[in-house]
Amino acid sequence: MKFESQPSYSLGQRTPASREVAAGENGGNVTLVSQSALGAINRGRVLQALYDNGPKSRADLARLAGVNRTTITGIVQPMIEDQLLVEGDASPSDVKGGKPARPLYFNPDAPMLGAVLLLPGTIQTCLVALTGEIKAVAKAEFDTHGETEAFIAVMTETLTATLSQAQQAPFGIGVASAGMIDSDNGTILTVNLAPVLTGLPLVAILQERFSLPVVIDHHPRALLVGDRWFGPGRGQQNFAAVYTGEVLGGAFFIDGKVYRGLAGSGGELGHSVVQIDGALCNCGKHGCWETVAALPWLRKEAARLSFPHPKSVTCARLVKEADEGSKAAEELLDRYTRNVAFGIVNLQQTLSLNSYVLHGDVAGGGMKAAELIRQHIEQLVVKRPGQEISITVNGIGEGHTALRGAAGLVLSSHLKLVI
Amino acid sequence: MKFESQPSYSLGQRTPASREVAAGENGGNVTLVSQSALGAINRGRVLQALYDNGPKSRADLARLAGVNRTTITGIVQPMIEDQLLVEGDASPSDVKGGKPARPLYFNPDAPMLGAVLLLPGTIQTCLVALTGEIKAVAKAEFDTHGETEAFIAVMTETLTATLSQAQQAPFGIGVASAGMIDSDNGTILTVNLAPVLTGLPLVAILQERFSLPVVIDHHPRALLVGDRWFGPGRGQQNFAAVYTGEVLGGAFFIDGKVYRGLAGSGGELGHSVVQIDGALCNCGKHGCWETVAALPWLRKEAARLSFPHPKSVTCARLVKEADEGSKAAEELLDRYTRNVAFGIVNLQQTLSLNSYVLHGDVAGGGMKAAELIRQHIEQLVVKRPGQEISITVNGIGEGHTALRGAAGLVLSSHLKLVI
DNA sequence: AGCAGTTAGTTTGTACCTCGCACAAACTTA
DNA sequence: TAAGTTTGTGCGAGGTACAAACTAACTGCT
Repeated sequence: MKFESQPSYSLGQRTPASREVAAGENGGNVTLVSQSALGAINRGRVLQALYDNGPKSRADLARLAGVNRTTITGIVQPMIEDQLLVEGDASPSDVKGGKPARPLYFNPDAPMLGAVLLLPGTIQTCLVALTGEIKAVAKAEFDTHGETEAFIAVMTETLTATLSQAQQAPFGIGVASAGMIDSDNGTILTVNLAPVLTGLPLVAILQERFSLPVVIDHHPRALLVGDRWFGPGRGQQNFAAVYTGEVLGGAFFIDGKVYRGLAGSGGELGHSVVQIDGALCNCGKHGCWETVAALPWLRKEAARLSFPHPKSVTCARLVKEADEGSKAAEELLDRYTRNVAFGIVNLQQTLSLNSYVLHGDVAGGGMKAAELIRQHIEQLVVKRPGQEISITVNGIGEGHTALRGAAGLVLSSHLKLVI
Repeated sequence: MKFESQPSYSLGQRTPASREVAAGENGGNVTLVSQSALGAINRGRVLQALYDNGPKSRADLARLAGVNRTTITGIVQPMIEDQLLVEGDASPSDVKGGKPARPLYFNPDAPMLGAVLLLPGTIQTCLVALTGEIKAVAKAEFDTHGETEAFIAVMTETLTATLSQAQQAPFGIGVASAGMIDSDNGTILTVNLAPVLTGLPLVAILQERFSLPVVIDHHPRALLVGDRWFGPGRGQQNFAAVYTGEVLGGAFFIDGKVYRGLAGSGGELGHSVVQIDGALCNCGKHGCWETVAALPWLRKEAARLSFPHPKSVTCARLVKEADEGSKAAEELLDRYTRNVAFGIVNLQQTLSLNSYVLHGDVAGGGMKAAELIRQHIEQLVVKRPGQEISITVNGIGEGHTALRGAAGLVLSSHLKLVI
């Protein structure tokens, strides 16, 4: 029998710029699941279930995962021997009768996670325990326009100071960085305001110096992962993290996985268009969400409305002044939160994640700002039956959230959540 | 050792409407991969690789999937015995020397796929071969406001007429339907203009009558799946299908999987906001993308600009008139495609899928419309290095694309692509 | 013609994983 | 004290992927 080359019902035509995938190049990313990978995957999933749900007995885990009890035993036993997990005291069973369950959880003395937050001009490092506790924080500054070698020296020194305080080698090092990051290759593409970092293969460098697994991702995605492991996103399978401030950004957790997009892009929400031919944006386009929902807009409006010290207006300040009875603050807050809502509305219409965690300036406004945003979204979104939209803030602790996120990056890659 | 209930670094607070997942309910969807499931998964992936890449030898498949040749043999041998696959003639090896490869591909006499396209008032059914060929098309009409029983009778009759022409039992039946669909539960939620379908558990009904696997999904998602299996999306891991017409819709293929969102929602792009406080939309909100990029807008503009027969203006007609030298048509076409571009720009900023397949009215404009849209997008999107955006049209054959999509739904579920 | 070299596909044995069954341990209830 | 219930653990069965070794088939050089 002879086959024709490739039966083609691709009736459409492609524009010239289209990628040539028809030749079957892209088919290369078909991957089968190997036997050994399966073990690693299931081990990771058990750990994640344990992490998401808190201390649980083997039997509970088996029920949760829908597998045999013996399977769980086989998975957790080596981990107990490795001192990663510990068996708790028999808890009085909630059901009547039966042998009491022995809950399992992470060993408080288990290795910690190294975390680095890299912003233009400053490095922050710390250790994060699996409980989310932050220890051994160190800070340093670097010359944003200096020599690469100098930066690496500062980074190494700071990180060494932090890591040396760990009882035992940490699981790995997670780096959250501002700017454009190629997380697949572990390099920093560009960071505005810090040209010294351009093109830096930071993962390779740190991996070599510390002989530990190193992962890097950009700031919003670190916030997302931090939420997933240590914050309001814990245990959730679908949610988004939204950052507002001088710029706007976002990151998505979709179907139990961090969405990274092609080459680590995606989530550049700030430059989605909410006002065709609207105000000019820093990016050179018009009507980006960033032109109406970031701090510059808020401060310009505050100036126009003759607020005192408009340059220092924040969401937190507006909430405070509104609570103190300022009508003007209340109105501006309402407009601000409405503008923020539009971006989330578009996200909701597109992906229907239903759950959003706010960071940055708007998170400073706390529950009140979140509730205002939620109400605006409710009014702006086309509602589906049974759909509830949840808005959460995670703004307390500021940099700590990002540091936990960096640590979470290590967890995510360590547990091989991706299949 | 005693564990605290659940260490909580969820510093944030939740708005009242938030779902209570913190209790660990949601953790229930942790699933381990069982050994037997692994076999099914890998079998599905091999078939998909074969499908996406055309006839391939065992050795090629092994290389493509990065597994041992023996593994491939073990997987395909039973399929050859089942007559699903056939071995082709030894093709002269492209490299010098060595035993010539025996390409494998789907048996032309393999079972076909049943497909149903359900629109208000009309049912269309057909058989789709694995090559994409369409056979045994049948059509029928039904009373949109009539009795449920009457509709079921028409549906059964039409489908029976089609299925009876198959040589052997098809793999399953796929249904593409207008309206809101709960694909998880296989029921039609609501269809505008066809109240008779409201709440109909169509999957259960058809499954019982025909004793075959039945899947249902809504129209845009069927187009997406049709593109993935039989159209320009073949072999791609990330792309979106965008439908324009009286309404706008979209569906996404993300990381090799159809994105379904929670309860099958997601992709309701038509009501994302591109013009804050813009024109009133049918949905009751303002400034939806639908208000500037759907046919009603186009026709209103055509009327305003005194086009002849403005009610029958389509993208195809504009392209034709522009080609014939009409400046007015060219200008309106430019504005129309620019408006369409905005929605895709927002999608691109959000998910960075980089590849879009157009359906519906705008697809009628062919390459020219696609190229215009691509150019507008290029101008409106914040470009990342190395990023190329591809716009493809798949408008020829109209209903046939949707029917192939319905068939593709069966393939997708049959091959257990979801893990 | 003959032999080395190369590639495709198969056979055989091994390692790994999950599952079901049986059983001991530990606790409640009557 | 006896029966019932639940937890956690050995052990063998079944299924899957992999590595090594083998046969088959073709090319090219001598």
